[in-house]
This record gives sequence, structure tokens and C-alpha cells, in this order.
Amino acid sequence: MTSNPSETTITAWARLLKAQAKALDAVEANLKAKGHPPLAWYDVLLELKREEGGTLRPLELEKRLLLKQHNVSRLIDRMEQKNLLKRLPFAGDGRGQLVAITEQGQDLLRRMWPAYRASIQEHVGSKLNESEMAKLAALLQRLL
Amino acid sequence: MTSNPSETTITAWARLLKAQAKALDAVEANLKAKGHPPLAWYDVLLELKREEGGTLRPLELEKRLLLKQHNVSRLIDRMEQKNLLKRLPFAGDGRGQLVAITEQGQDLLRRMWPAYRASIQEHVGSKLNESEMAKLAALLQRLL
DNA sequence: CCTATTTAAATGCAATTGCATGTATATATA
DNA sequence: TATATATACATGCAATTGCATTTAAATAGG
Repeated sequence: MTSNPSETTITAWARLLKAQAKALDAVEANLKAKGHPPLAWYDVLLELKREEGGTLRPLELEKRLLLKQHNVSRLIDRMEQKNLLKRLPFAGDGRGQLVAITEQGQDLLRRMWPAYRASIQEHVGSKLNESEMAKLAALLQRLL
Repeated sequence: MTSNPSETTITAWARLLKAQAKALDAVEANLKAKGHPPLAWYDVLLELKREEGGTLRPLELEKRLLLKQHNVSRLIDRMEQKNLLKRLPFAGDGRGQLVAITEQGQDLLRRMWPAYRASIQEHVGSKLNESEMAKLAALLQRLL
């Protein structure tokens, strides 16, 4: 038998939704205003960049970025169109594949970061001091 | 000149996105599995229910729920189709309108709450104790 | 008052997402 | 090793969302 959430929990839940939506909307809008693609593209490229060889399987991207399988497939389609990444066969499993970041992908990552970074600071960083931010990060980690 | 976000801020930002996405995905999936409509419908109905007279203007819903104007318009369309709310003329301003919750809307609110409540507890409430939850709620408030 | 501008909401069309299913390959089991 | 089942990714079609524009009503300025 599961107990009911406390009022405090309900408040925290509501604020989690609102705070994230508000900050994300602002960050996405800023990226777009600067002529950049959506944040999801940055997320994909960053995951790839951090890997040895700059490759990951779609399945792994799906797990890390909490995306649905069909959305990963189509996100890769769009990004491949723009030459930000390319699909490679995966030797270990004929069903699978590898997605590899390209030079252009790395370049986009570098070009997006200044705008992205400034938005994070404006909409999140500036709202709490360092120790409060550390506390927030720790509490959010507990939800993961 | 805006400073750059600290590492702590970047971590908190990443976790805000992930924690919200994870919890929200789970809650939405649970509602759907129980045969309920999306959370946004609940949000709209709850906002209306809490008002004197059970009415709000679309513009107000837009602000409170952080939705785009055209999405509010179409969300209202779909909910009106299902008789969960109805559009009324707004006397004070001929351009505007009032959206009013119906009996069926109030009923849906009541029927969704047990499932929603259980999900909030499972995916958020059970992860932190009361004082931690209060701290989280307070920190998130600061982002708003 | 008349005209220009702003505001509230709706809508046509394109892009994205959700959902179900398809295709190919891998693994398990008889 | 033949057959059934599971897994990885793709895709057709419907629903939703984004974007630009439209419509109607309100307010501002001459």
C-alpha cells in the first residue's frame, strides 16, 4: 500500500514542473533567437563528443537522453541530413548501428555553447548562490 | 557583462532537466495506462475549479500554465469537444472569452486525482523526507 | 469621430511527436 | 539446427505543436 503525497510533496512537484518549464522555455527561445537548433541536438552531440571515438549506439542515446526510440531514429535522420553526425554499421550486432559525431557536429557544439552557457547562467545560475545550488543539485539527484 | 555558470550550476541544470523529464514521463505514462487524458487537461481543469465561478480567460490559463496562445486555443477546443469545459462570452471585453469547467470536467478531476496522486508519491514523494522535500520546494521556488 | 495601433483568440500549413507496425538480425529452445 | 521469440531500428499515419497570419474588438492619437 502506497501512502499519499504530503502537501509539501505536491508543492515540490508543481514547482519542479514549473521551474523546469520556465527555464527550459527561456533557454530554448534564446538558442533559437541566436539561430541555433534545439537543445536536443546539443545533447546528442555532447554525448557523442564525450565518448572515445565520438560514437554511441542509438539505443544508448535513447537511454541517456530519455527519448523514445522512434524519436531518436528521426532526430538522427535530421542531424545526419545536416552532416552533424553519420551512421556507421555496428560490427558486433547486425541489427544495431553506431552514430558518430562529425567535424561539423563538433563545430556546432562549440558554437552553441556560449549562447547556451549564458542562458543557463541567466535563468538558473543567477538565482541561487553556490551552496544553495549544490544543495539543489544534490536533492534533484535523489529523484534520479 | 554576465558571468559564466559554475560547474555546480551546470550540474544542477542538467539534473533539473533529467529529474523533471523522468518523473513527468512516468506520471504521464501512468495516467495514460489508467485511461486518463494528458496532465495538461488536469492542469486546466484544476485552475478552473479553483476559481470563483469556475471560469478563467484563455489568456490567464496561458500565463499560469506557461502555454503558447495557439496551444491554449486548441487545448480548449479538444476539451470542449469532450464537454469538460465550455466557452462563454466575456462581457468586459468583446475580444475575450471565459472558459468554464462543467460537471463532467469536475468529475474527471475527481477521477484522475487518485492515479495522479499515487504517481506523485511514487516518483517524487518517496524519494525524499519531509524536510528535504520542503528544502527542494523552497529552492525551486527561487527559480520562479 | 476617424484612423492607426494594439490586443485576444482562431486558423492554415509545416514540423515534430506518438503509436502501431514492419523489417532484419540475434538469441533461446525443442 | 529448425522454429519461436526477442531486440534494434525504421516508417506510415494520426495527433499535437510551432509559426505566421488572420479576424475582430479595444485603445490611442489626431
